[in-house]
Amino acid sequence: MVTNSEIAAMLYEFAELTDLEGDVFKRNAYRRAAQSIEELDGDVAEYDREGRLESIPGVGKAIAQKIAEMVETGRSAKLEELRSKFPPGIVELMKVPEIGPRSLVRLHQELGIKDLEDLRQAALQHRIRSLKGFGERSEENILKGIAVVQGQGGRMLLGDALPIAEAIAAHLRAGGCEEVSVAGSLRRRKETIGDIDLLAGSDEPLRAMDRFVSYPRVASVVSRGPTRSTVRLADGTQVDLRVVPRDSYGAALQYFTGSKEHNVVMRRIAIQKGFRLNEYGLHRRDSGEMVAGAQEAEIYRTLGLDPIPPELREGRGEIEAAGEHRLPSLLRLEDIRGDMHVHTVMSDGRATMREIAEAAFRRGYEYIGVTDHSRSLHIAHGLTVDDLLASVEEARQLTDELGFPVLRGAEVDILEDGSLDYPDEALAQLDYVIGSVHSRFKMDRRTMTERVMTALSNRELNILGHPTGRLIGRREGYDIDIEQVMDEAARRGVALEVNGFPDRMDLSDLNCRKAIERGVTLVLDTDAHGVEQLDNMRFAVGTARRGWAERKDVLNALPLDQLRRFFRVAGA
DNA sequence: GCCGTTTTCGGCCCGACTGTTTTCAGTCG
Repeated sequence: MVTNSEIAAMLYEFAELTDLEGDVFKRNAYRRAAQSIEELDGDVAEYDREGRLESIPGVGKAIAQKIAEMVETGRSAKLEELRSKFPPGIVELMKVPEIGPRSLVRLHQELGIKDLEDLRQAALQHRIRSLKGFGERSEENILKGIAVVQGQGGRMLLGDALPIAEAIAAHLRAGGCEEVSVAGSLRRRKETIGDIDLLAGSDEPLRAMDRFVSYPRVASVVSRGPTRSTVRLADGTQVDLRVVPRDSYGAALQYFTGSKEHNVVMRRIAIQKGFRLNEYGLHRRDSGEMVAGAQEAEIYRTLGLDPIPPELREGRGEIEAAGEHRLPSLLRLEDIRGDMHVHTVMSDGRATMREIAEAAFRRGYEYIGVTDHSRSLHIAHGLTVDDLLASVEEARQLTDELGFPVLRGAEVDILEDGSLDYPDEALAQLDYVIGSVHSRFKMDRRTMTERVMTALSNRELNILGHPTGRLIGRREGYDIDIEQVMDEAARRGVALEVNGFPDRMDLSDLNCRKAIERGVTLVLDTDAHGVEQLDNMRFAVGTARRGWAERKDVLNALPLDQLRRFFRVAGA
């Protein structure tokens, strides 16, 4: 069967190929349709069967026909025809920075370049400078671009990028910039980041730029102007700084936070209402008078919208919701009362139960849950039943001694047949149970779904840990019907985890939203293996916010007595 | 290719920076 993401991938390919053909509007249309399919609740095949394809935003007659063909045959004749116009290596060439569709087509047509190696040779042999509009610098930049693609290529994890961004922001503040903010996809808390965007409001832009390029880890300056500069750090990370006058700071923050899709809609609305929106402010179209600019929220309010939190700005219906005053009241980090998934030295963690409890107390949590691995996970020193039961007593004593509730749970392996890795009698001694899949990832979709559904039917199970098993950039999630799992979890009172470990982020933002719509309770965890990793809770919160989560959707935003009641009801 | 509180046809966001140009195209975000 063709999945939604496979269809979306084909539509994205349509977009890239039509871009090469020279039609940016068609490209945008394909991209928009692809994005809609990615975010769709339910199978595209279902929409096709029911003749509802054209009800999907961005899908009209032509794309609906192509989708129908993809659903039925798994392919698209038109796509294959487009592909045949370009060499297969064109895909990797499109990833080279500095080379866009126009240049690429010319390099292909005029120099016969068909892959990365051809391009490198052409640059080294100085054949590119013979083309009109290209020169010596173009060849240098192309060689640099090739190095970037081959060097790291991939995107950074939010968890790696945010600390770097915050360090540079601190460097700017220390140099006299008063207003500095992280912007771009980092501010939206996207799980992976292409580059780091920073914004400064300053009436001395040149001084801010000097300070920026003097940051010790800057390896090279890619471009530099009075309002925008780009640098590359020693590890290859690209960082952009935009500097605007302070009375434009809010408009610039709005603009520079994105997403591109969100901004396109914002500007369209501005036009409809007789304004022009750019990074310097919101202006009346007729008189040019600036009506908003210093504060980000003003921009939204002046356009008749409630201010939209950065995490929602993905062009996923947030602007319509803001116009109708039905934006969610998003969960905040302060709403989280405890972390439910933390490992101790008993399995593969680095901190003792006491150290974790004390750290949790210092953070202002009202309780903490410690969860070590179960006996089958030898590689992580899973606990025997005896060790587990002994630690239940340790948690009790610690609770009494500290006057701070330490809950004893476990992260129990969901075995191949869907059973849990401890007998029910042992599980019943715990405060709660997380079930996770840690083995046999390559099962087919039906078997894997059955396996997890069986685990959900165990009355001792309270939380499904990292429900899709993906590791960002390293491993796809296992093949599972996650929507069926969500429905069953909602029905059985099992919470689904939003694991904030930077390479997991599992559930993802889109899955959070789907889960909430299906009535699932989320639980936000760090999966910390050391006390410093308790800080990862902000990533789980960011992901849940991107999934439109409110406090009421989240288990560990509840006070302890209600949390315990959730566990009792689920097990009843 | 999509879409409609201006529109079923004619739009589709907007500005900074670079390189190769004597006025702008291409790329990026």
